[in-house]
Amino acid sequence: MVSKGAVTKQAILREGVETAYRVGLGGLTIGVLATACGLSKSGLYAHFSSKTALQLAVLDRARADYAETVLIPALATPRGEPRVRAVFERWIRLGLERQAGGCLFVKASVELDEQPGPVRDQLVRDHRDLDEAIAQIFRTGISEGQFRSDADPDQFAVDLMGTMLAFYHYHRLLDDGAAEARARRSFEHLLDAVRA
Amino acid sequence: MVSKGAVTKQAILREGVETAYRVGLGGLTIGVLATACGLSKSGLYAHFSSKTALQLAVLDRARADYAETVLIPALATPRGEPRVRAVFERWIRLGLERQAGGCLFVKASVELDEQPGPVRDQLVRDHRDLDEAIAQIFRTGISEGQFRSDADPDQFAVDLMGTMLAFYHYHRLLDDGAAEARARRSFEHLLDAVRA
DNA sequence: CGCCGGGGCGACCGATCGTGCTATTTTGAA
DNA sequence: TTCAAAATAGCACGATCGGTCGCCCCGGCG
Repeated sequence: MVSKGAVTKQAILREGVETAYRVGLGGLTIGVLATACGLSKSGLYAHFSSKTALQLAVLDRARADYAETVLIPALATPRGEPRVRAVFERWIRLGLERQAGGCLFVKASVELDEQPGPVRDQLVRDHRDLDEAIAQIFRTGISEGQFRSDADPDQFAVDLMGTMLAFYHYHRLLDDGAAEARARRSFEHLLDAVRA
Repeated sequence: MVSKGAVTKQAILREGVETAYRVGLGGLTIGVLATACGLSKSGLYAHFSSKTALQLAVLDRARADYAETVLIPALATPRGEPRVRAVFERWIRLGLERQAGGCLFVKASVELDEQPGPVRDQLVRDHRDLDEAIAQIFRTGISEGQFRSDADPDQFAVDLMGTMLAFYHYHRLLDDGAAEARARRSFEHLLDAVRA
């Protein structure tokens, strides 16, 4: 049996992710989030022991969303290039649909990169995990013989991240309709350079 | 003769850029900035008609810093690849020294990409200008015959931006010592692909 | 029936926000 | 030296921030 409180908490987190996606984790305000959920300020606050805990919970939810939407389905595709492509495709789609998840991490990372604290620490961990996951997916492509054996998985992860960062940047800030096409070209270019 | 007010205003802007570089443009607080400048809140406020005006002024100062540190010196180097390299080198150095300027634009862009208003509008203009400037610098390399005539200057600008975004990301958030080396490899890779 | 506990509300706290208004000090030219 | 103008301080305002408190409402259990 799911308690009523847990249901409310999930609704708060869902709304929290979407709000933070617009105003950032720091801009996430308890009062605004509460009215957005149809709750009173104290009613919402009772679910979390502090604002920091709320931020961490929102971040955790966003991470779970990203894994569920991008990484896990990608791991169900064949190893090597198809899997790398699956990650890219789903990642791009996440950005196009202006959904949260990937976006929130970029936002929070830039927001907190100079502000120490538990939220930043968690962000660093999550980012390292994602980096390692991409490098690992790339490595399977090497062991399958699809990618050059002297290719650097970490370099590929950084380059892919750069492509995605640029995509989000041009798509969201500049509303550049060509952003997706350019990101695809960059991605193909990356693949061309590492194929065996 | 420079009036005293102008001197103070410049000091405020200098401090404002450095503060915004840490906490973002939205996190820039008049009270905190005032005490950081050794002024009273109203004393500082008198120099600007509103907080938005202050943010715009800070942004303008950052843009001037970036142009002075990166673009203008680069334009003094020979056209083509050396000029592109000069931009890259100075840009990287800006990030390594953790100075403001280029960094502030990334931060503000991500912060405000979903929050309409005059500050965001200015950011979009500045970003488009920078994009166009890079593409133009690249074009001189084409007309000099150093780069392939079928290379896409806009694509190069996006790719370079992606490389720099990834560099800032890994360097500042993850404090990754290899960030610079990876950025350099990405850059060389970009150049290899467009050279005639 | 009474009781009990989780879930939520409303009022409230001290601090700080951006922003005006009015003094007061400082400055630079006459 | 005098004096207007420029620069800055003091103060107060309404709003909002994160956070705390006591109270109420309602469902399940004895």
